[in-house]
Amino acid sequence: MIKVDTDSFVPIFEQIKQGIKRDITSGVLKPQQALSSIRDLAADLIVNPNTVARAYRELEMEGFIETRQARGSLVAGNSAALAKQEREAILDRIFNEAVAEARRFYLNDAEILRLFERKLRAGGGNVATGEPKVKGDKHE
Amino acid sequence: MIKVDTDSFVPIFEQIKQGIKRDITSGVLKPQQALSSIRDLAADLIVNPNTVARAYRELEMEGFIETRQARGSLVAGNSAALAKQEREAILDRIFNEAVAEARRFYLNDAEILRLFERKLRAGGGNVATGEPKVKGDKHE
Amino acid sequence: MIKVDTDSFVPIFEQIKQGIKRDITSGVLKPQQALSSIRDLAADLIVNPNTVARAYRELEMEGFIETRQARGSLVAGNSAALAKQEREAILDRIFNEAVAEARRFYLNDAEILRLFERKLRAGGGNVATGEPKVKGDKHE
Amino acid sequence: MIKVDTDSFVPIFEQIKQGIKRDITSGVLKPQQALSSIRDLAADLIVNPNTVARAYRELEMEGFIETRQARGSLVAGNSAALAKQEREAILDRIFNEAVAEARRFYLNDAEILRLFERKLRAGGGNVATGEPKVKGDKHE
DNA sequence: GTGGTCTAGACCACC
DNA sequence: GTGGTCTAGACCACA
Repeated sequence: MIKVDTDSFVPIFEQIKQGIKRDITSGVLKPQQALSSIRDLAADLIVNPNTVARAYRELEMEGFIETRQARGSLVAGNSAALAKQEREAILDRIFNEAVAEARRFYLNDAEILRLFERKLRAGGGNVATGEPKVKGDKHE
Repeated sequence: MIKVDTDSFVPIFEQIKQGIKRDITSGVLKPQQALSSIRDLAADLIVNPNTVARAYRELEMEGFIETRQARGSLVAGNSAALAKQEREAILDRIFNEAVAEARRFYLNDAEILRLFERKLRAGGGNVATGEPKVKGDKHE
Repeated sequence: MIKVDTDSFVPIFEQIKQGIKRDITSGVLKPQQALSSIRDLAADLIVNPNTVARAYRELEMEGFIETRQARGSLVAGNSAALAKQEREAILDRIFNEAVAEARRFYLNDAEILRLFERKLRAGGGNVATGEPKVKGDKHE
Repeated sequence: MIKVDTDSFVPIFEQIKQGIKRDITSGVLKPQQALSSIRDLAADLIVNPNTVARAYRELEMEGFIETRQARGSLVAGNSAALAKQEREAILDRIFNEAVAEARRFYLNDAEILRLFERKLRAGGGNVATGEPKVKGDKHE
Protein backbone atom coordinates (compact mmCIF):
# COMPACT_ATOMS: atom_id res chain seq x y z
CA MET A 1 0.00 0.00 0.00
CA ILE A 2 1.60 3.20 -1.17
CA LYS A 3 1.20 6.34 0.89
CA VAL A 4 1.76 9.82 -0.46
CA ASP A 5 3.05 12.53 1.82
CA THR A 6 2.38 15.89 0.24
CA ASP A 7 4.46 17.63 2.91
CA SER A 8 7.60 15.78 1.94
CA PHE A 9 10.23 17.35 -0.25
CA VAL A 10 10.24 14.18 -2.30
CA PRO A 11 8.02 14.73 -5.34
CA ILE A 12 4.88 12.67 -5.46
CA PHE A 13 5.88 10.84 -8.63
CA GLU A 14 9.09 9.81 -6.87
CA GLN A 15 7.27 8.58 -3.80
CA ILE A 16 5.12 6.45 -6.06
CA LYS A 17 8.19 5.11 -7.84
CA GLN A 18 9.85 4.22 -4.55
CA GLY A 19 6.69 2.63 -3.25
CA ILE A 20 6.38 0.37 -6.26
CA LYS A 21 10.08 -0.42 -6.26
CA ARG A 22 9.76 -1.39 -2.63
CA ASP A 23 6.84 -3.67 -3.35
CA ILE A 24 8.81 -5.29 -6.13
CA THR A 25 11.98 -5.66 -4.12
CA SER A 26 10.14 -6.99 -1.11
CA GLY A 27 8.24 -9.51 -3.17
CA VAL A 28 4.78 -8.06 -2.64
CA LEU A 29 4.66 -7.63 -6.39
CA LYS A 30 5.95 -10.58 -8.36
CA PRO A 31 7.30 -10.75 -11.91
CA GLN A 32 4.55 -10.65 -14.53
CA GLN A 33 2.02 -9.50 -11.97
CA ALA A 34 -0.25 -6.72 -13.16
CA LEU A 35 -0.02 -3.30 -11.58
CA SER A 36 -2.98 -1.07 -10.87
CA SER A 37 -3.98 0.93 -13.90
CA ILE A 38 -2.73 4.48 -13.95
CA ARG A 39 -6.19 5.87 -13.47
CA ASP A 40 -7.04 3.51 -10.63
CA LEU A 41 -3.90 4.21 -8.70
CA ALA A 42 -4.35 7.93 -9.28
CA ALA A 43 -7.85 7.72 -7.88
CA ASP A 44 -6.57 5.65 -4.95
CA LEU A 45 -3.87 8.12 -4.03
CA ILE A 46 -6.03 11.12 -4.86
CA VAL A 47 -3.43 12.32 -7.28
CA ASN A 48 -3.41 13.39 -10.91
CA PRO A 49 -3.17 10.52 -13.42
CA ASN A 50 -0.29 12.34 -15.12
CA THR A 51 1.69 12.06 -11.92
CA VAL A 52 1.22 8.31 -11.75
CA ALA A 53 1.94 8.07 -15.46
CA ARG A 54 5.29 9.72 -14.93
CA ALA A 55 6.16 7.30 -12.16
CA TYR A 56 5.24 4.34 -14.36
CA ARG A 57 7.13 5.76 -17.33
CA GLU A 58 10.31 6.17 -15.32
CA LEU A 59 9.96 2.76 -13.73
CA GLU A 60 9.75 1.32 -17.22
CA MET A 61 12.82 3.26 -18.32
CA GLU A 62 14.67 1.80 -15.33
CA GLY A 63 13.54 -1.70 -16.23
CA PHE A 64 11.33 -2.46 -13.26
CA ILE A 65 8.07 -2.71 -15.12
CA GLU A 66 6.79 -3.29 -18.64
CA THR A 67 3.78 -1.67 -20.13
CA ARG A 68 1.74 -2.71 -23.11
CA GLN A 69 -0.52 -0.35 -24.95
CA ALA A 70 -4.06 -0.66 -23.78
CA ARG A 71 -3.25 -3.65 -21.63
CA GLY A 72 -1.76 -2.00 -18.65
CA SER A 73 1.55 -2.42 -16.89
CA LEU A 74 3.11 -5.41 -15.22
CA VAL A 75 6.20 -6.18 -13.22
CA ALA A 76 9.11 -6.88 -15.55
CA GLY A 77 9.98 -10.54 -15.96
CA ASN A 78 13.63 -9.84 -15.30
CA SER A 79 12.94 -7.63 -12.33
CA ALA A 80 14.51 -10.11 -9.94
CA ALA A 81 18.08 -8.99 -10.55
CA LEU A 82 17.15 -5.34 -10.30
CA ALA A 83 15.18 -6.09 -7.17
CA LYS A 84 18.18 -7.64 -5.48
CA GLN A 85 20.36 -4.70 -6.37
CA GLU A 86 17.74 -2.26 -5.23
CA ARG A 87 17.11 -4.07 -1.99
CA GLU A 88 20.75 -4.04 -1.09
CA ALA A 89 21.09 -0.42 -2.11
CA ILE A 90 18.16 0.58 0.08
CA LEU A 91 19.36 -1.30 3.15
CA ASP A 92 22.89 -0.11 2.66
CA ARG A 93 21.78 3.48 2.34
CA ILE A 94 19.40 3.52 5.27
CA PHE A 95 21.75 1.73 7.66
CA ASN A 96 24.60 3.88 6.58
CA GLU A 97 22.61 7.01 7.26
CA ALA A 98 21.59 5.79 10.66
CA VAL A 99 25.17 5.01 11.62
CA ALA A 100 26.43 8.29 10.18
CA GLU A 101 23.86 10.28 12.08
CA ALA A 102 24.68 8.53 15.32
CA ARG A 103 28.41 8.99 14.84
CA ARG A 104 27.88 12.71 14.37
CA PHE A 105 26.75 12.76 17.95
CA TYR A 106 29.96 11.12 19.01
CA LEU A 107 28.31 7.94 20.09
CA ASN A 108 30.68 5.01 20.04
CA ASP A 109 29.78 1.76 18.36
CA ALA A 110 28.61 0.08 21.51
CA GLU A 111 26.25 2.94 22.34
CA ILE A 112 24.91 3.03 18.80
CA LEU A 113 24.25 -0.67 18.84
CA ARG A 114 22.54 -0.46 22.20
CA LEU A 115 20.25 2.35 21.02
CA PHE A 116 19.43 0.55 17.82
CA GLU A 117 18.69 -2.66 19.64
CA ARG A 118 16.41 -0.91 22.07
CA LYS A 119 14.54 0.67 19.17
CA LEU A 120 14.24 -2.67 17.50
CA ARG A 121 12.86 -4.41 20.59
CA ALA A 122 10.50 -1.53 21.24
CA GLY A 123 8.83 -2.39 17.98
CA GLY A 124 10.32 0.56 16.17
CA GLY A 125 9.52 0.95 12.54
CA ASN A 126 6.39 -1.08 12.85
CA VAL A 127 5.09 -1.03 9.32
CA ALA A 128 1.52 -1.37 10.47
CA THR A 129 1.80 1.83 12.42
CA GLY A 130 3.78 3.75 9.89
CA GLU A 131 6.09 6.50 10.95
CA PRO A 132 4.23 9.30 12.62
CA LYS A 133 5.47 12.28 10.64
CA VAL A 134 5.73 15.52 12.46
CA LYS A 135 3.92 18.12 10.45
CA GLY A 136 6.21 20.78 9.14
CA ASP A 137 9.28 18.79 9.96
CA LYS A 138 10.25 17.83 6.47
CA HIS A 139 13.30 15.69 6.56
CA GLU A 140 13.16 13.86 3.30
CA MET B 1 31.49 20.51 7.61
CA ILE B 2 28.26 20.95 5.69
CA LYS B 3 27.84 19.26 2.35
CA VAL B 4 25.33 20.34 -0.23
CA ASP B 5 23.90 17.80 -2.63
CA THR B 6 22.37 19.58 -5.58
CA ASP B 7 20.87 16.34 -6.83
CA SER B 8 18.84 15.80 -3.71
CA PHE B 9 15.18 16.71 -3.63
CA VAL B 10 15.78 18.48 -0.34
CA PRO B 11 16.15 22.21 -1.07
CA ILE B 12 19.61 23.58 -0.48
CA PHE B 13 18.51 26.02 2.19
CA GLU B 14 17.04 23.06 4.08
CA GLN B 15 20.23 21.05 3.78
CA ILE B 16 22.13 23.98 5.22
CA LYS B 17 19.66 24.31 8.07
CA GLN B 18 19.94 20.64 8.90
CA GLY B 19 23.70 20.81 8.72
CA ILE B 20 23.92 23.66 11.17
CA LYS B 21 21.35 22.12 13.47
CA ARG B 22 23.41 18.97 13.46
CA ASP B 23 26.55 20.84 14.35
CA ILE B 24 24.74 22.54 17.20
CA THR B 25 23.13 19.38 18.52
CA SER B 26 26.35 17.45 18.26
CA GLY B 27 28.31 20.13 20.06
CA VAL B 28 30.57 21.15 17.19
CA LEU B 29 29.03 24.56 17.54
CA LYS B 30 28.67 25.75 21.12
CA PRO B 31 26.36 28.41 22.58
CA GLN B 32 27.57 31.94 21.84
CA GLN B 33 29.99 30.68 19.23
CA ALA B 34 30.08 32.72 16.04
CA LEU B 35 28.86 31.19 12.80
CA SER B 36 30.49 31.75 9.44
CA SER B 37 29.27 34.91 7.79
CA ILE B 38 26.57 34.44 5.22
CA ARG B 39 28.83 35.32 2.33
CA ASP B 40 31.69 33.16 3.59
CA LEU B 41 29.49 30.12 3.94
CA ALA B 42 27.91 30.83 0.57
CA ALA B 43 31.34 30.99 -1.02
CA ASP B 44 32.33 27.80 0.78
CA LEU B 45 29.33 25.85 -0.41
CA ILE B 46 29.29 27.48 -3.84
CA VAL B 47 25.77 28.56 -3.25
CA ASN B 48 23.84 31.77 -3.60
CA PRO B 49 24.12 34.03 -0.51
CA ASN B 50 20.34 34.39 -0.56
CA THR B 51 20.09 30.69 0.05
CA VAL B 52 22.33 30.82 3.13
CA ALA B 53 20.51 33.91 4.32
CA ARG B 54 17.26 32.03 4.21
CA ALA B 55 18.70 29.15 6.21
CA TYR B 56 20.00 31.56 8.86
CA ARG B 57 16.72 33.43 8.97
CA GLU B 58 14.74 30.28 9.59
CA LEU B 59 17.22 28.99 12.15
CA GLU B 60 16.79 32.24 14.00
CA MET B 61 13.02 31.92 13.89
CA GLU B 62 13.35 28.45 15.34
CA GLY B 63 15.57 29.72 18.13
CA PHE B 64 18.79 27.95 17.22
CA ILE B 65 20.80 31.03 16.43
CA GLU B 66 20.78 34.73 17.08
CA THR B 67 21.75 37.49 14.74
CA ARG B 68 23.18 40.77 15.94
CA GLN B 69 23.60 43.68 13.64
CA ALA B 70 27.21 44.00 12.51
CA ARG B 71 28.30 41.15 14.74
CA GLY B 72 27.02 38.44 12.51
CA SER B 73 25.27 35.34 13.75
CA LEU B 74 26.03 33.17 16.71
CA VAL B 75 24.64 30.09 18.31
CA ALA B 76 21.80 30.93 20.65
CA GLY B 77 22.59 30.86 24.34
CA ASN B 78 19.58 28.74 25.08
CA SER B 79 20.28 26.32 22.27
CA ALA B 80 21.10 23.54 24.70
CA ALA B 81 17.50 22.56 25.39
CA LEU B 82 16.62 22.67 21.72
CA ALA B 83 19.71 20.67 20.93
CA LYS B 84 18.72 17.86 23.25
CA GLN B 85 15.25 17.68 21.78
CA GLU B 86 16.61 17.79 18.28
CA ARG B 87 19.20 15.17 18.94
CA GLU B 88 16.67 12.73 20.24
CA ALA B 89 14.29 13.46 17.44
CA ILE B 90 16.96 12.84 14.84
CA LEU B 91 18.15 9.58 16.32
CA ASP B 92 14.63 8.37 16.86
CA ARG B 93 13.64 9.17 13.32
CA ILE B 94 16.67 7.73 11.62
CA PHE B 95 16.70 4.50 13.59
CA ASN B 96 13.01 4.11 13.13
CA GLU B 97 13.36 4.50 9.40
CA ALA B 98 16.14 1.97 9.25
CA VAL B 99 14.11 -0.59 11.14
CA ALA B 100 10.99 0.13 9.12
CA GLU B 101 12.84 -0.29 5.85
CA ALA B 102 14.36 -3.56 6.96
CA ARG B 103 11.01 -4.89 8.15
CA ARG B 104 9.51 -4.10 4.77
CA PHE B 105 11.79 -6.76 3.41
CA TYR B 106 10.48 -9.22 5.93
CA LEU B 107 13.70 -9.47 7.81
CA ASN B 108 13.24 -10.57 11.39
CA ASP B 109 14.81 -8.72 14.27
CA ALA B 110 17.82 -11.00 14.52
CA GLU B 111 18.62 -10.56 10.84
CA ILE B 112 18.19 -6.81 11.05
CA LEU B 113 20.48 -6.60 14.02
CA ARG B 114 23.08 -8.75 12.33
CA LEU B 115 23.06 -6.58 9.21
CA PHE B 116 23.23 -3.40 11.22
CA GLU B 117 26.09 -4.69 13.31
CA ARG B 118 28.02 -5.70 10.24
CA LYS B 119 27.54 -2.25 8.78
CA LEU B 120 28.67 -0.68 12.00
CA ARG B 121 31.84 -2.75 12.22
CA ALA B 122 32.57 -2.17 8.56
CA GLY B 123 32.97 1.48 9.37
CA GLY B 124 29.59 2.34 7.91
CA GLY B 125 28.43 5.91 8.05
CA ASN B 126 31.84 7.28 7.41
CA VAL B 127 30.94 10.84 6.59
CA ALA B 128 34.08 11.37 4.59
CA THR B 129 33.13 8.64 2.16
CA GLY B 130 29.48 9.35 1.71
CA GLU B 131 27.40 7.52 -0.86
CA PRO B 132 27.98 8.60 -4.43
CA LYS B 133 24.55 9.75 -5.46
CA VAL B 134 23.25 8.71 -8.82
CA LYS B 135 21.25 11.42 -10.50
CA GLY B 136 17.71 10.38 -11.07
CA ASP B 137 17.83 7.91 -8.27
CA LYS B 138 17.19 10.31 -5.49
CA HIS B 139 16.11 8.94 -2.21
CA GLU B 140 15.61 11.89 0.05
CA MET C 1 7.06 -11.16 -43.73
CA ILE C 2 5.76 -8.24 -41.73
CA LYS C 3 7.39 -7.37 -38.45
CA VAL C 4 5.69 -5.37 -35.77
CA ASP C 5 7.75 -3.25 -33.41
CA THR C 6 5.69 -2.40 -30.36
CA ASP C 7 8.37 -0.01 -29.17
CA SER C 8 8.14 2.14 -32.26
CA PHE C 9 6.18 5.34 -32.20
CA VAL C 10 4.54 4.29 -35.45
CA PRO C 11 1.14 2.77 -34.62
CA ILE C 12 0.87 -0.91 -35.26
CA PHE C 13 -1.88 -0.57 -37.83
CA GLU C 14 0.40 1.78 -39.77
CA GLN C 15 3.30 -0.64 -39.60
CA ILE C 16 1.04 -3.33 -41.02
CA LYS C 17 -0.15 -1.01 -43.78
CA GLN C 18 3.42 -0.14 -44.71
CA GLY C 19 4.42 -3.78 -44.63
CA ILE C 20 1.66 -4.81 -47.02
CA LYS C 21 2.30 -1.83 -49.27
CA ARG C 22 5.91 -2.85 -49.40
CA ASP C 23 5.04 -6.40 -50.34
CA ILE C 24 2.78 -5.13 -53.09
CA THR C 25 5.26 -2.62 -54.46
CA SER C 26 8.08 -5.11 -54.33
CA GLY C 27 6.05 -7.76 -56.14
CA VAL C 28 5.88 -10.27 -53.32
CA LEU C 29 2.15 -9.83 -53.51
CA LYS C 30 0.77 -9.77 -57.04
CA PRO C 31 -2.50 -8.36 -58.34
CA GLN C 32 -5.49 -10.58 -57.54
CA GLN C 33 -3.46 -12.56 -55.04
CA ALA C 34 -5.26 -13.33 -51.80
CA LEU C 35 -4.07 -11.77 -48.57
CA SER C 36 -4.00 -13.56 -45.24
CA SER C 37 -7.30 -13.39 -43.46
CA ILE C 38 -7.60 -10.74 -40.83
CA ARG C 39 -7.64 -13.17 -37.97
CA ASP C 40 -4.78 -15.24 -39.37
CA LEU C 41 -2.55 -12.24 -39.76
CA ALA C 42 -3.58 -11.01 -36.33
CA ALA C 43 -2.63 -14.36 -34.83
CA ASP C 44 0.64 -14.31 -36.73
CA LEU C 45 1.63 -10.87 -35.52
CA ILE C 46 0.20 -11.40 -32.03
CA VAL C 47 -1.93 -8.37 -32.48
CA ASN C 48 -5.57 -7.51 -32.01
CA PRO C 49 -7.72 -8.39 -35.05
CA ASN C 50 -9.21 -4.90 -34.89
CA THR C 51 -5.77 -3.53 -35.58
CA VAL C 52 -5.34 -5.64 -38.71
CA ALA C 53 -8.87 -4.82 -39.77
CA ARG C 54 -8.07 -1.15 -39.63
CA ALA C 55 -4.96 -1.61 -41.74
CA TYR C 56 -6.95 -3.53 -44.35
CA ARG C 57 -9.73 -0.95 -44.31
CA GLU C 58 -7.35 1.90 -44.96
CA LEU C 59 -5.46 -0.03 -47.62
CA GLU C 60 -8.76 -0.56 -49.38
CA MET C 61 -9.59 3.14 -49.15
CA GLU C 62 -6.23 3.90 -50.71
CA GLY C 63 -6.87 1.46 -53.53
CA PHE C 64 -4.18 -1.09 -52.77
CA ILE C 65 -6.48 -3.97 -51.96
CA GLU C 66 -10.05 -5.05 -52.50
CA THR C 67 -12.29 -6.85 -50.08
CA ARG C 68 -15.06 -9.18 -51.17
CA GLN C 69 -17.59 -10.45 -48.70
CA ALA C 70 -16.79 -13.99 -47.67
CA ARG C 71 -13.91 -14.22 -50.09
CA GLY C 72 -11.51 -12.23 -47.99
CA SER C 73 -9.15 -9.59 -49.29
CA LEU C 74 -6.95 -9.60 -52.35
CA VAL C 75 -4.46 -7.31 -53.99
CA ALA C 76 -6.22 -4.80 -56.22
CA GLY C 77 -6.01 -5.48 -59.93
CA ASN C 78 -4.93 -1.95 -60.65
CA SER C 79 -2.33 -1.94 -57.94
CA ALA C 80 0.50 -1.83 -60.46
CA ALA C 81 0.31 1.92 -61.07
CA LEU C 82 0.06 2.66 -57.39
CA ALA C 83 2.94 0.31 -56.73
CA LYS C 84 5.24 2.14 -59.10
CA GLN C 85 4.41 5.48 -57.52
CA GLU C 86 4.83 4.09 -54.06
CA ARG C 87 8.09 2.41 -54.88
CA GLU C 88 9.63 5.57 -56.18
CA ALA C 89 8.30 7.59 -53.30
CA ILE C 90 9.78 5.17 -50.79
CA LEU C 91 13.20 5.05 -52.39
CA ASP C 92 13.30 8.77 -52.87
CA ARG C 93 12.35 9.42 -49.30
CA ILE C 94 14.68 6.93 -47.71
CA PHE C 95 17.72 7.89 -49.76
CA ASN C 96 17.01 11.54 -49.21
CA GLU C 97 16.86 11.02 -45.49
CA ALA C 98 20.09 9.10 -45.47
CA VAL C 99 21.89 11.83 -47.38
CA ALA C 100 20.34 14.57 -45.26
CA GLU C 101 21.36 12.88 -42.05
CA ALA C 102 24.92 12.41 -43.26
CA ARG C 103 25.15 16.02 -44.42
CA ARG C 104 24.06 17.18 -40.99
CA PHE C 105 27.31 15.76 -39.73
CA TYR C 106 29.21 17.80 -42.26
CA LEU C 107 30.35 14.81 -44.22
CA ASN C 108 31.16 15.66 -47.82
CA ASP C 109 29.79 13.65 -50.71
CA ALA C 110 32.84 11.46 -51.07
CA GLU C 111 32.76 10.49 -47.41
CA ILE C 112 29.06 9.79 -47.51
CA LEU C 113 29.44 7.59 -50.54
CA ARG C 114 32.29 5.71 -48.97
CA LEU C 115 30.33 5.04 -45.79
CA PHE C 116 27.30 3.97 -47.73
CA GLU C 117 29.31 1.65 -49.90
CA ARG C 118 30.95 0.07 -46.92
CA LYS C 119 27.56 -0.53 -45.35
CA LEU C 120 26.30 -2.03 -48.56
CA ARG C 121 29.21 -4.44 -48.89
CA ALA C 122 29.00 -5.36 -45.23
CA GLY C 123 25.59 -6.81 -45.96
CA GLY C 124 23.80 -3.86 -44.43
CA GLY C 125 20.05 -3.80 -44.50
CA ASN C 126 19.77 -7.48 -43.86
CA VAL C 127 16.15 -7.66 -42.87
CA ALA C 128 16.65 -10.87 -40.95
CA THR C 129 19.07 -9.18 -38.59
CA GLY C 130 17.27 -5.94 -38.05
CA GLU C 131 18.44 -3.41 -35.52
CA PRO C 132 17.80 -4.32 -31.93
CA LYS C 133 15.69 -1.45 -30.78
CA VAL C 134 16.39 0.06 -27.43
CA LYS C 135 13.26 1.07 -25.62
CA GLY C 136 13.17 4.75 -25.02
CA ASP C 137 15.45 5.45 -27.91
CA LYS C 138 12.84 5.33 -30.58
CA HIS C 139 13.72 6.86 -33.86
CA GLU C 140 10.68 6.49 -35.99
CA MET D 1 17.36 24.93 -35.77
CA ILE D 2 14.81 22.44 -34.58
CA LYS D 3 11.64 21.92 -36.52
CA VAL D 4 8.53 20.31 -35.11
CA ASP D 5 6.25 18.30 -37.35
CA THR D 6 2.91 17.89 -35.66
CA ASP D 7 1.79 15.42 -38.34
CA SER D 8 4.54 12.96 -37.51
CA PHE D 9 3.91 9.95 -35.38
CA VAL D 10 6.99 10.87 -33.41
CA PRO D 11 5.92 12.77 -30.29
CA ILE D 12 6.95 16.39 -30.14
CA PHE D 13 9.11 15.91 -27.06
CA GLU D 14 10.99 13.19 -28.94
CA GLN D 15 11.50 15.37 -31.98
CA ILE D 16 12.97 18.02 -29.72
CA LYS D 17 15.24 15.46 -28.09
CA GLN D 18 16.46 14.21 -31.43
CA GLY D 19 16.98 17.73 -32.69
CA ILE D 20 19.14 18.64 -29.74
CA LYS D 21 21.01 15.35 -29.87
CA ARG D 22 21.70 16.03 -33.52
CA ASP D 23 23.01 19.49 -32.77
CA ILE D 24 25.25 18.04 -30.09
CA THR D 25 26.48 15.16 -32.21
CA SER D 26 27.09 17.41 -35.19
CA GLY D 27 28.99 19.93 -33.15
CA VAL D 28 26.54 22.79 -33.53
CA LEU D 29 26.23 22.69 -29.76
CA LYS D 30 29.51 22.30 -27.93
CA PRO D 31 30.21 21.00 -24.41
CA GLN D 32 29.39 23.54 -21.71
CA GLN D 33 27.42 25.65 -24.16
CA ALA D 34 24.15 26.96 -22.83
CA LEU D 35 20.90 25.74 -24.30
CA SER D 36 17.86 27.90 -24.84
CA SER D 37 15.77 28.19 -21.73
CA ILE D 38 12.77 25.92 -21.63
CA ARG D 39 10.39 28.80 -21.95
CA ASP D 40 12.27 30.40 -24.83
CA LEU D 41 12.49 27.22 -26.84
CA ALA D 42 8.83 26.52 -26.15
CA ALA D 43 7.92 29.96 -27.44
CA ASP D 44 10.16 29.44 -30.46
CA LEU D 45 8.60 26.14 -31.40
CA ILE D 46 5.11 27.27 -30.41
CA VAL D 47 4.84 24.38 -28.03
CA ASN D 48 3.97 23.97 -24.38
CA PRO D 49 6.86 24.53 -21.95
CA ASN D 50 6.06 21.21 -20.31
CA THR D 51 6.80 19.46 -23.58
CA VAL D 52 10.23 21.04 -23.84
CA ALA D 53 10.80 20.34 -20.17
CA ARG D 54 10.21 16.66 -20.76
CA ALA D 55 12.69 16.64 -23.63
CA TYR D 56 15.31 18.34 -21.48
CA ARG D 57 14.64 16.05 -18.54
CA GLU D 58 15.14 12.93 -20.63
CA LEU D 59 18.22 14.35 -22.31
CA GLU D 60 19.63 14.89 -18.87
CA MET D 61 18.78 11.35 -17.80
CA GLU D 62 20.61 10.11 -20.90
CA GLY D 63 23.63 12.24 -20.06
CA PHE D 64 23.59 14.63 -22.99
CA ILE D 65 22.91 17.77 -21.01
CA GLU D 66 23.19 19.07 -17.48
CA THR D 67 20.80 21.41 -15.84
CA ARG D 68 21.30 23.60 -12.85
CA GLN D 69 18.44 24.98 -10.83
CA ALA D 70 17.57 28.47 -11.89
CA ARG D 71 20.60 28.69 -14.16
CA GLY D 72 19.37 26.80 -17.14
CA SER D 73 20.74 23.85 -19.03
CA LEU D 74 23.99 23.31 -20.82
CA VAL D 75 25.57 20.64 -22.95
CA ALA D 76 27.22 18.03 -20.75
CA GLY D 77 30.96 18.30 -20.46
CA ASN D 78 31.38 14.63 -21.19
CA SER D 79 28.97 14.68 -24.09
CA ALA D 80 31.72 13.98 -26.59
CA ALA D 81 31.74 10.24 -26.05
CA LEU D 82 27.98 10.02 -26.17
CA ALA D 83 27.98 12.18 -29.27
CA LYS D 84 30.32 9.85 -31.07
CA GLN D 85 28.20 6.83 -30.17
CA GLU D 86 25.06 8.62 -31.18
CA ARG D 87 26.50 9.82 -34.44
CA GLU D 88 27.52 6.35 -35.43
CA ALA D 89 24.21 4.92 -34.33
CA ILE D 90 22.31 7.46 -36.41
CA LEU D 91 24.36 6.92 -39.55
CA ASP D 92 24.28 3.19 -39.13
CA ARG D 93 20.55 3.17 -38.68
CA ILE D 94 19.72 5.47 -41.54
CA PHE D 95 22.04 3.80 -44.04
CA ASN D 96 20.86 0.42 -42.98
CA GLU D 97 17.28 1.40 -43.53
CA ALA D 98 18.05 2.79 -46.95
CA VAL D 99 19.81 -0.38 -48.01
CA ALA D 100 17.12 -2.58 -46.51
CA GLU D 101 14.38 -0.70 -48.31
CA ALA D 102 16.19 -0.90 -51.61
CA ARG D 103 16.87 -4.60 -51.18
CA ARG D 104 13.21 -5.21 -50.60
CA PHE D 105 12.69 -4.10 -54.16
CA TYR D 106 15.18 -6.66 -55.33
CA LEU D 107 17.71 -4.12 -56.43
CA ASN D 108 21.20 -5.52 -56.48
CA ASP D 109 24.08 -3.73 -54.88
CA ALA D 110 25.24 -2.06 -58.06
CA GLU D 111 21.79 -0.65 -58.75
CA ILE D 112 21.41 0.56 -55.19
CA LEU D 113 24.74 2.27 -55.29
CA ARG D 114 23.93 3.91 -58.62
CA LEU D 115 20.61 5.25 -57.32
CA PHE D 116 22.19 6.51 -54.14
CA GLU D 117 24.98 8.20 -56.01
CA ARG D 118 22.55 9.92 -58.32
CA LYS D 119 20.59 11.18 -55.37
CA LEU D 120 23.75 12.43 -53.77
CA ARG D 121 24.90 14.32 -56.84
CA ALA D 122 21.44 15.74 -57.38
CA GLY D 123 21.87 17.53 -54.08
CA GLY D 124 19.53 15.20 -52.25
CA GLY D 125 19.03 15.81 -48.61
CA ASN D 126 20.09 19.39 -48.85
CA VAL D 127 19.89 20.53 -45.27
CA ALA D 128 19.14 24.09 -46.27
CA THR D 129 16.05 22.96 -48.09
CA GLY D 130 14.92 20.42 -45.59
CA GLU D 131 12.89 17.44 -46.66
CA PRO D 132 9.61 18.43 -48.22
CA LYS D 133 7.20 16.37 -46.19
CA VAL D 134 4.12 15.12 -47.94
CA LYS D 135 1.16 16.02 -45.80
CA GLY D 136 -0.65 13.01 -44.49
CA ASP D 137 2.13 10.70 -45.51
CA LYS D 138 3.44 9.94 -42.09
CA HIS D 139 6.40 7.71 -42.35
CA GLU D 140 8.29 8.36 -39.17
C1' DG E 1 14.35 35.21 -14.35
C1' DT E 2 15.37 29.88 -14.16
C1' DG E 3 13.76 24.86 -13.91
C1' DG E 4 10.48 21.47 -11.30
C1' DT E 5 6.18 19.67 -10.06
C1' DC E 6 1.41 19.25 -10.10
C1' DT E 7 -3.48 19.66 -11.61
C1' DA E 8 -7.20 19.60 -14.81
C1' DG E 9 -8.80 18.31 -18.80
C1' DA E 10 -8.51 17.15 -23.68
C1' DC E 11 -7.64 14.01 -27.58
C1' DC E 12 -5.53 9.90 -29.67
C1' DA E 13 -4.20 4.95 -30.49
C1' DC E 14 -5.26 0.60 -29.33
C1' DC E 15 -7.94 -3.61 -27.20
C1' DG F 1 -11.38 0.26 -20.97
C1' DT F 2 -5.98 0.94 -21.40
C1' DG F 3 -1.67 4.04 -21.71
C1' DG F 4 0.45 8.28 -24.26
C1' DT F 5 0.83 12.97 -25.37
C1' DC F 6 -0.20 17.63 -25.17
C1' DT F 7 -2.01 22.09 -23.44
C1' DA F 8 -2.96 25.62 -20.10
C1' DG F 9 -2.05 27.43 -16.08
C1' DA F 10 -0.67 27.38 -11.24
C1' DC F 11 2.78 27.35 -7.50
C1' DC F 12 7.40 26.60 -5.58
C1' DA F 13 12.52 26.75 -4.97
C1' DC F 14 16.31 29.02 -6.28
C1' DA F 15 19.66 32.88 -8.33
